Amino acid sequence: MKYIDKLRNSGLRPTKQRLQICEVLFDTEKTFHFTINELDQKIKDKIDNKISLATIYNTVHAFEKKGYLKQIPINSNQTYFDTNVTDHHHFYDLKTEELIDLENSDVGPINIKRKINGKKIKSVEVLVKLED
Amino acid sequence: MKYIDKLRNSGLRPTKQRLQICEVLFDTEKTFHFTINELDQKIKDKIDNKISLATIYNTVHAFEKKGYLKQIPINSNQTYFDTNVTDHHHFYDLKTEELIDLENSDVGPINIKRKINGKKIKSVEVLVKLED
DNA sequence: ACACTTATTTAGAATCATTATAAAGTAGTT
DNA sequence: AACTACTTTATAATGATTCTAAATAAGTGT
Repeated sequence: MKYIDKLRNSGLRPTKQRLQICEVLFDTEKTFHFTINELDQKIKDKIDNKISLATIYNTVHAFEKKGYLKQIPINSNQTYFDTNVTDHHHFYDLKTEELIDLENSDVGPINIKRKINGKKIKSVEVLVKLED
Repeated sequence: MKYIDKLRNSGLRPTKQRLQICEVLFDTEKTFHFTINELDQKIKDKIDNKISLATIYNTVHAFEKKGYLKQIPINSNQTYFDTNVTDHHHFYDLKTEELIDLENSDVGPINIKRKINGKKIKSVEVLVKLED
């Protein structure tokens, strides 16, 4: 199966539920953003059986930890995830609450001049808020 | 009184509680980051009477709407606010969960090349995640 | 295939930040 | 002082996320 390695790599046994979650997350042409509730809905739409929220949370968090998913830093009551794990940034439309990907090439190079002793930079993320 | 204008400007009547909140927020040399719970604690430390959480939320949100406070876009279970409302960015130490201000001069100019029709950029915020 | 150990799924409960409610109090106005 | 509109407050409601413990499934050795 296609996603067994991804699961094992994340420390998870490949179960029916997890493979179904993988299909919804990774079996798509384009990457996308989602909240847990949206993912739950997508899963319900795609397959007939429902998967419990606890399992969805568990699986998504394992993938996030392993870098197969990214959290998008944004203040919202729900956590947003991104299946696009390449370096990239976001527009956030304050009115519609919509998140839009910025390609890395849409943003000029970012130069962080300050260093913190003993720490290294893991990621640099830009959030561009849009208004009308 | 020092903060009456700020309050009126935010559409709030100057009450004892709100003036006390202002003192904790704005009567400091340095700007700082806080969650609502941390602010509640600071207020308890500084004054003897306690202010109800509802009032704190209400006041902080009015200030945020008016631009006297900023929300920091970060994924956390609690919302982080910043009394530094100038354009600036943040380091976030993943291990200690500490937020550190980056001066605007610490980050080179950021060039957003893409435009969205009918929308304008309200803010550009960079979050630099740090690891060991 | 069977028995055994360990991980997983699940529904439901628990937690915790935030928001809503509605009664009692306060500010601003006349 | 009287009146109206806004505030404060304790408490309840909400809603996302995490926890729990019992039932189920996966992996392993025989």
